[in-house]
Amino acid sequence: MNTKDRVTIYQVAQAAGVSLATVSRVINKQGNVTDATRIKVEETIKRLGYKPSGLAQALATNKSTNIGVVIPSANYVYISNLLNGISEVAKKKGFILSLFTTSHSHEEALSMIEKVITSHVDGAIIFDDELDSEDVMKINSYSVPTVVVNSKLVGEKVGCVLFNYADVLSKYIESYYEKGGDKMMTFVHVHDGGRLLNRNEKAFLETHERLGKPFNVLNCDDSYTRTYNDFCQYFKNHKGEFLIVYRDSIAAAIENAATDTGLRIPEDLEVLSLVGTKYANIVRPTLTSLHINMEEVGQRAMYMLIDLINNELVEKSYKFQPTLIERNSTIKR
Amino acid sequence: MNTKDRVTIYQVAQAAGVSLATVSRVINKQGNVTDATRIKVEETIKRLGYKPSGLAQALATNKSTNIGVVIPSANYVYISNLLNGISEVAKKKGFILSLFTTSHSHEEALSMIEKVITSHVDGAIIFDDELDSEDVMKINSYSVPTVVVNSKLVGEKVGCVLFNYADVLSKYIESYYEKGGDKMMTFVHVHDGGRLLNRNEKAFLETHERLGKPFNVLNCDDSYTRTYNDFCQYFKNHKGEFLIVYRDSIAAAIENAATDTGLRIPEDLEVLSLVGTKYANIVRPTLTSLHINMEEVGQRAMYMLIDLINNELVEKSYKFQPTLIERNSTIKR
DNA sequence: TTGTACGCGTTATCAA
DNA sequence: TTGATAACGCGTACAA
Repeated sequence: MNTKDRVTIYQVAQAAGVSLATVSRVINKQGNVTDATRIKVEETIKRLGYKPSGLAQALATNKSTNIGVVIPSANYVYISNLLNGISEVAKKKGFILSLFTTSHSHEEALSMIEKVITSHVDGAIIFDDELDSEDVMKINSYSVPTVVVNSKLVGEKVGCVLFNYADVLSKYIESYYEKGGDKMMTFVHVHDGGRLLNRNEKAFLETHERLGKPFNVLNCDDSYTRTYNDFCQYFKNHKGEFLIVYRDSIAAAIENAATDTGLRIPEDLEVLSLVGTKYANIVRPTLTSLHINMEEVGQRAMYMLIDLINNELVEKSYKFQPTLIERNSTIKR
Repeated sequence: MNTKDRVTIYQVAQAAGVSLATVSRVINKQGNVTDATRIKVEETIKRLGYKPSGLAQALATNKSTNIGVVIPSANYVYISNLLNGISEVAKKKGFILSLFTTSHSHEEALSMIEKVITSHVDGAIIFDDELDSEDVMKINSYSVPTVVVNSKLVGEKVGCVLFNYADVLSKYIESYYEKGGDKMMTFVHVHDGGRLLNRNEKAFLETHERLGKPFNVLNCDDSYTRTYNDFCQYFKNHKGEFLIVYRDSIAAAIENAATDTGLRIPEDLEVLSLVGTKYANIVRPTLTSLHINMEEVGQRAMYMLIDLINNELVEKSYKFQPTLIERNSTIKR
């Protein structure tokens, strides 16, 4: 329908009085072209406003310069940070990102995998808790190089970037008790929080069982307002706890609920946010949190993917270490 | 290099003992195929794990089912909200998003436009302050249907989504003085804040000049920490102002600086955030802000683009009205 | 209902 | 240094 306008390489060739092969050479700067004809061709390209079709190029070269990115659509800051990191080095290296967003549904995530395959991308970065190893290997069986974020998985064309939250959390808990921490630790569980949360919860449970310390687990909603309201009720008859919370905005909801109920932080209540972002520093009291620079993670994943595409990736697994940033929501011990 | 693995339509045809045209018909569910052969073909497709190449399909049909999205790479919440809105309806309607992120550079933005053109997308959504009408029309001269966000521009294949911040701000300022607001209003200017900020600033200035009221303009950095530090200094000898600030996190920096310097909000200082997000409700005191649901904006833009692609868009311009949400950073009058 | 043959816009391999 | 010409993987009139 709207093909009429597109200038093709053939039309350029005709207008310049050369063959399309020559035009192709000029476009790809392959040399083997007289300066005279090169200039002539370049001039007509500019005159006709010719732009090569990436589609046709991709089909002919079997390289699309496209990278598929599979991420949850949730509006979390750390996800858009990750995306920006990926995007930054993709741009620098001449790749374009194709976005495949998923919601909380295994089925949908699978259909996204299918789309990634048909999309003919040169590689893929996957960060989605709905997908397990088997699903990822499926995309890999179509020989599209893949880097998985937050899932231990390596293979011929697969690399992964991991987070070491669980270890860091365990050590933190140990040192908390060693240094005389006396509040009851409570893990705030978010429904459908994903693998990262689950691993943290597991570490929390195991550490406490190992140390023989009492603990508690609470459930909360993945919504600021509901969590705020729930905890306003909760704090009417709870005090002296140490809450471990998944994300900043949930931690902030809890902090606000506590403050508005008259609790003092950190004296009456301590809060630790597991996945800290810049908002940990903005909310009041500022949040003690574990922190990983997700932009860096994105960059690393993209660099690894490029290496994987070029068959140059040696370390197929990279582990990011969160740093504990102590702020005002916990007591310095 | 890695073409060896890809199963093509031809191999399916051969394995199923039919022509590739028949396979094509089955894929595209065009009918005109016996149930028997259809089943046979579908079975071999599954057996061989065949996935059609989107590239080849796009080239043959001149439809890529790809939408180019040009947005700044800045990690602002409202941008990722916009992207999610776009993504949501894109997914629903069977389009894939190609991401073209820009930084603060006209040159780079232009090169992204070029990439969008060569990318052979079916349409584009552009939200980037670096690009002016001329630049956008360039993409349009390649007959790529385009929806521009935050820039008044319509044409044969161009629609736009606009924000009415300036009007709402003017009215707010007027009513502020009418109702006896007596603090000096100060506009906090962010360097390189973009068109939306500039339009707000212009409205601020014009309204004050029209009303003959004194006012002030401050400059600040687009960084939480620096803004926080700067205003900690500033508040040592400034009091009783009404600050109008572009984004939540800058407003939060100012609020925190004020609070930490001993100012009371809203008694000693009032703050209005122009582009409010969910964080307006999380920071303390909660921020009075103008609010537009950017996810809705993204959805609308995408719907408009689809209509544009199908030559069915009647209203080529749509204006979003921000709502004023009064919270605790201003005095209710 | 099925198959043949051509076109989509490139790149790449040969000859010339 | 150039120019035919065959791929690339698929859709689609047209013919059978």
